Amino acid sequence: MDWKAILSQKGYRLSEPRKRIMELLEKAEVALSPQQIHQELQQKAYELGLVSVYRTLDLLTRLELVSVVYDPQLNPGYRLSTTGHHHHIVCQECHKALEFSGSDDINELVQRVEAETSFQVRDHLLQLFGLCPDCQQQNNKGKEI
Amino acid sequence: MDWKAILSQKGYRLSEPRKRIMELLEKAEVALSPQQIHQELQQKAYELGLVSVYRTLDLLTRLELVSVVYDPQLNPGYRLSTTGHHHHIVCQECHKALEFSGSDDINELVQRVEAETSFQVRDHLLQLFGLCPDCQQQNNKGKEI
DNA sequence: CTGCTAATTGAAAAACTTTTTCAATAAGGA
DNA sequence: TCCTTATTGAAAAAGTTTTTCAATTAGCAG
Repeated sequence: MDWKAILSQKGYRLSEPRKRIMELLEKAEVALSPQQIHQELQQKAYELGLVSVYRTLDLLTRLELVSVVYDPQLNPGYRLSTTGHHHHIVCQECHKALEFSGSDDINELVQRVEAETSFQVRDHLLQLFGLCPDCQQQNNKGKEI
Repeated sequence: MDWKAILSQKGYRLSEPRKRIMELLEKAEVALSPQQIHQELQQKAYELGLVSVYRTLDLLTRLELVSVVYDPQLNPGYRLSTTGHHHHIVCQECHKALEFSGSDDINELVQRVEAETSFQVRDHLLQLFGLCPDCQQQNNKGKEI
């Protein structure tokens, strides 16, 4: 089910602002801040109040159509999400953000921490940071010169 | 080496605001926001400008004496840190935050994601959320009645 | 112990971000 | 095509963080 169907099914309208923002997020490889979204739409000659950007992102996040991704300085941004539960790996240079699957992999960690701390774990926040293939190459070029 | 020695050694002064904030953080079991720190010091009859709270937290964070911990709503707060690299598990009810060791445990995950995505992983953001022992008990009491 | 100097703080303002409010607009069913 | 109500726009409020610069103070020198 695509996002338009999800919105409709839940009784939300397919308004122009929502279409524009989803369209933008679908093309973006990096997480975008509300301001960036506002500006990029402006550049495409679509004037949308910043307030509406906030409201729309809030809705899309609640519907889990987009997810919050932190940049290397830990500023939050918004990225289209495909799967339900997901984590991201973010490039420290170009901020490109990719989803990766597998919360399975931290099960072992979760169990150890539960045993150690007596906490009952119910959720987690996980992001990886590093260099994307393109930026690894850029860095090597610099060194060779 | 304790925090006073670290500050001195790096040429920073042991000012009253720094002492007060560290003292507060040393007693706190939850991560505190700048506003909370400001208010709690006020209640102890120590008037400290909010600006100074920000500045001090910034310094302490750079020195890795405190670390940023997100509450369940992902609002950032500050918590005293003991080890160098560390993660936290946070109670979704009372916000109690505990450090846990072991970035080793995500090595396997990191390697898999590196293989999958061709990113080179250099850092990560990891927090667990759940219920602390006390709040687990509180919840059970509720159910029994 | 006293004075000096640079680091640090305070206060005000600026810059930014996010939320609230309410009237105007527009999506989508009748 | 009309109506109803969700949605948006605009302004303002609320809240957070940063900047600036003069006043203060920690810690060293004497």
